[in-house]
Amino acid sequence: MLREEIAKIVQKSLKNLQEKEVFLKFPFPEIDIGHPKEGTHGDYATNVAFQISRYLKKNPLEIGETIKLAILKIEPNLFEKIEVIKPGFINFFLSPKYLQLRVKEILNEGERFGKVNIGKSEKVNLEFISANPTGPLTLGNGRGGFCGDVLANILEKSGFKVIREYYINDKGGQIRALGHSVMGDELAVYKGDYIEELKKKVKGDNPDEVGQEAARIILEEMIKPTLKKMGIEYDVWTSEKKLYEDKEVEKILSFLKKKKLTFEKEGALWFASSKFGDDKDRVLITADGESVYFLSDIAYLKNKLDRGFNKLIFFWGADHHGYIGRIIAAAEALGFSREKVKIIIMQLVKLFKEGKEVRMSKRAGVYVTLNELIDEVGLDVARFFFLERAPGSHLNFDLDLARERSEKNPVYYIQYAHARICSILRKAENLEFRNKNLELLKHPSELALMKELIILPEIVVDTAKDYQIQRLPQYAKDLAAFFHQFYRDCQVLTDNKELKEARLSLITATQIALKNTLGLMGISAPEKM
RNA sequence: GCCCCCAUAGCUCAACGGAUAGAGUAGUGGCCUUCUAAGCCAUUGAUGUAGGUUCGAUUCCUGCUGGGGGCACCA
Repeated sequence: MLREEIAKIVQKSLKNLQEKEVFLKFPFPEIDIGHPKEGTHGDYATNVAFQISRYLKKNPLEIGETIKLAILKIEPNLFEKIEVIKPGFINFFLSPKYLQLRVKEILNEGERFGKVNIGKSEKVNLEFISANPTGPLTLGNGRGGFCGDVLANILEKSGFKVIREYYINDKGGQIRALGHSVMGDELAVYKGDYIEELKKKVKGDNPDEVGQEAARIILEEMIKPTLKKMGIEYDVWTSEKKLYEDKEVEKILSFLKKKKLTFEKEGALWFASSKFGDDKDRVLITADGESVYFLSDIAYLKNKLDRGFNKLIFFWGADHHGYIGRIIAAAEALGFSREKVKIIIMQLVKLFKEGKEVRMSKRAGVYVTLNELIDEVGLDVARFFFLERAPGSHLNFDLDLARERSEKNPVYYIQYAHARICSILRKAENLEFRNKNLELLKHPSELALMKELIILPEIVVDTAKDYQIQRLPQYAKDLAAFFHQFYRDCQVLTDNKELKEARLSLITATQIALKNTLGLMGISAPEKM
């Protein structure tokens, strides 16, 4: 990747300068290569001169100039020029020749373009949604679902071996409550049309059994079809009930007891989670003899660890953040380092309808289901809408706006760029243009487009590292914008045969980048609009 | 009371501790006899408040204000 290459070049230049005793010895800082906001500040830039100025006791500007000369000795061709500016930034301007070379590479890579291998086939478990089978999936599940699915795509693109997993809480208090709701007795808590439907299908007088049968139907007939509609496929479904049936819960309990991590107090059995950084100890079995969720969660954790994952990632709603401490404590108690458990908290989704907030609650039977949403705005728009926001920011979903905007949504802006390219390529069907005359690509709009194309691998790496999925839709919009500007400035199908061939290569590379980016987001890349 | 998240343009959101804080949408004014106007160009408009850390803070730290979520032998 270019950014890392530049960092290495800078590092090497520093080493050379130290060896020649131009620079004193100092501890090497992490070389940070970024993209300046301002185009006149180059394509890449580094602040390394600031970082080392404290050791060298010299003006960063002066240091920058010295480094610049050292870099040019190592790498005279990659850059058109290198500038050292005002406070001490070193700005790199890529040479057209290099960019043209990269276009060729993109064409050769095709759908592999964007792939990197920082994962080195490490096994990662990504658990998301895992909504209780007590009702239809809601908008909040949509946020976690789409973000989880896309992060999985990104990790796969980064060379990780990813398992998408759904944990089914098909046992316990909420299932019994579902049973009561379907039976329609005074302990009913869930409401809604689907409960009325279930009343017709499931009969019985044991709330646990009724609840389990109802949960099975909800999972198979409501949740799974919605997931299919969402474009999400899971590799593994794990049932809580089965963890009990397979004695995994029993085993983990005796394991914890043997390790002396449990104790009895006031008739209940506790896990000493505070020994592993949790705020307080947690109950595993109540005084009534009932197992708590957390107990099977520990068994589930063990189940995952036994399957050889190096990293466990969870997508949870903000209402579960209080659960983080105990899960990490449990992982640690099982001998798994806490750094390998990553819990991503998605802030809650608020729904606005006709300017007013609609409080959503499965128990009150008030909500807009994901099904309805996707039917209304389409999968592409729904996905994009959820992916655009940072996980940490609250999401106000204005239903009227989403509906209204469906014709002017940013997702169309991106798809339109792709469709425009396809349209041009259809007209050039009989031409053999691949990788010809790329040296003719030097118009400012062509260069700008090429520079944007080549950063897709950087986007993938950054996102695989920090899980900030909104970077991807952002990139897609930027890339589309550079294409639309190119389209304005540069006629592809011109009378100049050589130039036409070069530009056809460029738009094919753009098509690849757009298609791969949309693919990562699970959004379609239409050939016509 | 304690803990977590958030506060940026009229609205919805971006911005590895960097340089002149970006988009979309809404407003205004332009551009289709030429590869798709679902597009392009111009223009109006913002970092809640008081400090601190440093060459540099929207970003990190502390207080305050205002929202959201969590603090069960619930899930």
